[in-house]
Amino acid sequence: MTIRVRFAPSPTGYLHIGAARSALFNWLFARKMGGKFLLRIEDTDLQRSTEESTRSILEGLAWLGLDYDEEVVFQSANAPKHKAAAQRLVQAGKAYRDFTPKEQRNDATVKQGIADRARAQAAEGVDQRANPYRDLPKEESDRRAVAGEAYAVRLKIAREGKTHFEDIAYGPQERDYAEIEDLVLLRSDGHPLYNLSVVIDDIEMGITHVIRGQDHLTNTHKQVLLYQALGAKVPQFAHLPLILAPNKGKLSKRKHGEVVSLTTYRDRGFVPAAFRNFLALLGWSPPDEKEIMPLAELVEKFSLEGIGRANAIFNFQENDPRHWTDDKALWMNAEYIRTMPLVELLPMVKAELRASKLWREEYEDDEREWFEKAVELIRHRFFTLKDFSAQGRAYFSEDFDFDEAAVTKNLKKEPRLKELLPALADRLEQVEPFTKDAVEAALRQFADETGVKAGLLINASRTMLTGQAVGPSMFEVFEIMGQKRSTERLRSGVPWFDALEELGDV
RNA sequence: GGCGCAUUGGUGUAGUUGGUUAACACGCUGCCCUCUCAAGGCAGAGAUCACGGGUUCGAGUCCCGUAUGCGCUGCCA
Repeated sequence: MTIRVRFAPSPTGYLHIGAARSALFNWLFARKMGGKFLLRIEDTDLQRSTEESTRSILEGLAWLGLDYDEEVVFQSANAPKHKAAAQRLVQAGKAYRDFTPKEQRNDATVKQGIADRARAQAAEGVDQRANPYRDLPKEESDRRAVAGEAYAVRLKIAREGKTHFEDIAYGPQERDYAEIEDLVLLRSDGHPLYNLSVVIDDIEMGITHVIRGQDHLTNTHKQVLLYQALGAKVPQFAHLPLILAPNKGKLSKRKHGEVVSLTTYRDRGFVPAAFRNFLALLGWSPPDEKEIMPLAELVEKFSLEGIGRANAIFNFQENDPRHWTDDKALWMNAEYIRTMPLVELLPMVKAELRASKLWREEYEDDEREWFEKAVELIRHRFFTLKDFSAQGRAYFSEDFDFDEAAVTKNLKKEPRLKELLPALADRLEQVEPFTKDAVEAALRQFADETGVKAGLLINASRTMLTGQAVGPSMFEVFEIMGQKRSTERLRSGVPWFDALEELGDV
C-alpha cells in the first residue's frame, strides 16, 4: 500500500512555523517511504479564509522546498460531499437532526463560555446523551425537516463504550464515550463542520497517515468514531508536540509578532535549507548525533519513531534584535551560509543584492570570478543573507556607511593617520601585482619605516575600505577590493580628518 | 470543572530490555590562534533527571500520588 499523507492548513493568515513544521514532517515521511504528499486547503470558514493567505502558504512551502504530488484540494469544493455524507448518516440512524435553535456564540468569549458551561454541567451531572432530539422518531424528524424547520446534524455516539487508537508518537489512546458529546456534523444552515470535513476528505484522498499537531490529539477520538460510522478504514495517526513561546504559552502572531510567520525567515535572509534543518530538529531527533543534514540525509534519516512527546519552546527574545529568533536557528543559518556549496549560495546573494539595488550584471559576466571570490571571502562571518547587503555593502558599492564605533576605535584615536593613510596609498600604488602577499609585504615594510605598528594601519585600513571594525583578513580584503579602490578609499579619509580637526574633535 | 498529554542543565534533544563519574548541539565563560571579528582548536561553568512515596541489591528508565504546563471540552478550524 502506498503511503499517502497530507498537509491541511486553513488559510486564515500567514503560515505559522508550527504548521510549516507539520508540513515538513509529512513531506519527509512521504519522501522517505516513497509515498505521496498532498496539500489540502481547509477553507471551509469562508469568513476568515483569504486568497492572500492561501498564496502565502503556497509560497512558504515552495520556499522550504516542499513540493506536493497531486492537485491542491480546496475543502470548500467538497462541501456538497460532506453534506451528503452527513445525510447518509442520518438515514442510517448513525446521526440525528437536532432542532434546537442555534445558540449565539461570540468568538472572543467562547473559551470562557465553554469552561463555565462545563463547570455548571459537572455540578449538575449532565448526561451527554440527553439531547431531546436524539431519539426522535424517524417519521417526526423527517416531517419537521421536510416542513423546512432548521436543524443541525449530530453524530449519535453510543452510551457505553470507549474509543481506542494507537498514536505513533503518543502511544495507545483511549477515551470513554461519556466524555464525548454528540458532535455537530452540519450546522443548522447546512454548513459542514471541521471534524466531518476532515474525515471525509481524508477518506476521499486515501490518506493513510495523519501527521499533525498534538492539539488534535483528543479530537482524534471523535474522528475515529466518524470513520467507523462511515464504515471507512481508520488511518494511522502521529501527533506532533507543539511549539511554544518562551513563557510556555501559545506561539501566536497576535502576541509574538512576525517571529512565528514562516515568510519572516525568508524576508530576513534565511537560507531555506537552514531553516528547514532547524525546524526538523524541533520535536524530532535523528538516530545519530549529527544535526546538520542536507535534505537527502534528512529524508533518509527521518522516521516517525524519532518524534518526541514534550512540547518544544521556540527560544527567542522579543526585545533583543540580536536574538530576535531562536539562537540555534541563527547559528544554523550562519553555518549553512559559510559551509554550503558556493554555487548554491550565489543565487541567494544575487537575489539579496538585487533587492538592495546593489546587483550589477557584470557579476555574472566579466566580473563573475571576482564576485565569487568576494562572496567566498565575506560569507564566513555572516549570519543571514541580509548581511551581504549590510555589512558587506562596501564590497559592492561606493556608497556605504561607516560604523561609528569602528571610526572611533580605528581612526580617531591616532591623528597621524591623516598623513599615514595617504602615504600608505602611495606605497600600495607601487605594488605589482596587487596580491595579498605583496600588499602585506609592502604594508609591513611601510609600518617599519614609519615606526608604527602594522596593526594600526591594518585596522585603520579595514575601516576606511569597508566601514567596519571587523571583517576578513585585511590583506585578502585589499586584494579583493583591488588596487584602485583600495588606494582611493585610503585617501578619501583626508578631508574627513580635516573636518574632524575643525570641529576640534581629534 | 472534566478528560487527555507532557515534565532530563537557559534552549533543542540522546539516554538501548533498570546497572560504574547522565551524552550531543545551541548559548555562556576562559585560553590558544591572530591585523579585527568570526571560524577552528583546547578547557570550563551549568542537571540532586519537576516533587513525594514505592518496587528493586540497584531507577532518568517500572508503579502510585502531588505539582506545574499545555491541549481538548464550540452549530471555530
